[in-house]
Amino acid sequence: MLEGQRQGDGAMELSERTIERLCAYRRILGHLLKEGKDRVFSHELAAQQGATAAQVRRDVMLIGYAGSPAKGYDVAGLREHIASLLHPPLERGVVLVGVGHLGRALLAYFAGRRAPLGVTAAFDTDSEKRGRIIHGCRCYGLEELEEVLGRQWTPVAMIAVPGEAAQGVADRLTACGVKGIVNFAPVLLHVPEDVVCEDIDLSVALEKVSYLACSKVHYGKAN
Amino acid sequence: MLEGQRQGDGAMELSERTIERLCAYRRILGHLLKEGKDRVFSHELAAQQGATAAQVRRDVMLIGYAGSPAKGYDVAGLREHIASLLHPPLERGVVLVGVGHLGRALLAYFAGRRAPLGVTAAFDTDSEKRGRIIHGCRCYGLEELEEVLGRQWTPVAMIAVPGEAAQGVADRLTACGVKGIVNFAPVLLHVPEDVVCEDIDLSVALEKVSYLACSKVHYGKAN
DNA sequence: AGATGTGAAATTCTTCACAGCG
DNA sequence: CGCTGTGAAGAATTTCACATCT
Repeated sequence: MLEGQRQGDGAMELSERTIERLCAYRRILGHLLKEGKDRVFSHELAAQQGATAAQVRRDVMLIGYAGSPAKGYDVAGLREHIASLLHPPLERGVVLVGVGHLGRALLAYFAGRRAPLGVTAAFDTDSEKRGRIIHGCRCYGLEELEEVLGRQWTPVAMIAVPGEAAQGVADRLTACGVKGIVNFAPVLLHVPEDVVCEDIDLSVALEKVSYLACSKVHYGKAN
Repeated sequence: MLEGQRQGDGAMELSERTIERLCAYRRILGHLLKEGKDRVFSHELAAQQGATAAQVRRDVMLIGYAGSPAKGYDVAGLREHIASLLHPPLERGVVLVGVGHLGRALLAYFAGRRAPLGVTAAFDTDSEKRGRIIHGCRCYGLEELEEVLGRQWTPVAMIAVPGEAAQGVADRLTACGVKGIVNFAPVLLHVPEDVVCEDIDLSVALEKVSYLACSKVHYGKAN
């Protein structure tokens, strides 16, 4: 079979799990490229990602890419294929609401990232932060949210405000046309049907690990 | 049927998904308690957590707690039941490795938490941080890791160091007897069978939401 | 009537296993 | 041969549906 793209990509539905793995594959493929590796086998990718070889092959199959049985996958080609799938051309960046400790850490984390993951504006109620540039990102007062997003719309936002304020912020963001939210506040956000919301709950993550670590029985997960 | 604890709890295996939901229920029940609510129905908990009523009932059933058809669940009782399950008495706290932007945000986030989630010590290669107290947590040089953990063992650690350093840190932590790791570095950690590792990958989370937000077809998730 | 507790169905996700290619 | 591509089996998780209780 011909290596590279296959037909059939375009209108299939990838599960969230699959998308997460694809993001990880893409990053790993980037590392491999830097190391000068130009071919990779499914079991190698699997080892670096914490999945099985069969899982990797299925994921790759789902997005319509093909490797060669003899040489595995083309690193650059697969990376590019995944990238073009994950980053449709319409993306313009991300805004952040809440420039407390966590918000600043997020700004630092994503500072200097390329287009789709770059933070283009940050907002906070603390008027002292207005006008400052933190980790390369311009800060605005929260009251400027609608104006700035009207001028420079972005499809995705991160919320790093206290729990009590999060729903209000989410409402204003979705009213501005934001379609995806990464929520770090420890509350469930109610958003319109057509908006995606991913909750990252640090307390829950820590408590879960704490429980699993202390419970004698845990079925080995990674490695 | 009698309300409250039922027999059969103790030696069943809860799925990770279930544990995450239980953590969330516990926090929500805490909020409800503060609001003076002393009874709650499964569909109310479900609405606040983003699950279905059936899911809530099954989770509660799995941990061996019982409500009453007429009045729902006892808020305080259920909260206490979940808490005693999630926090076995042997837990002693958490250590943090990596006191960069993200590490400091984590210290701030968990500052003032009760026993099992409190950060008892932080470590960093930057010798300038040694001896300082950041958000109430004492910082040590990374070379002191073994000594401090030997003196004051903790079962759980968070890793917030650059990707290149993460595996080395994980090795040292597991050698010290750490059994659970929350990893914020964007690499898969190889840990022994009996160690749990939860990866929180901010890039992946953001990319995923970005993709889902921009793809026209997304099956409604939350709400 | 409306809620819980729970077996059973349905759905989703992962692994197996093997044909086929280089 | 070992590896990919993939149908089919298997596991895990969620939802349905209804008996039961108050």
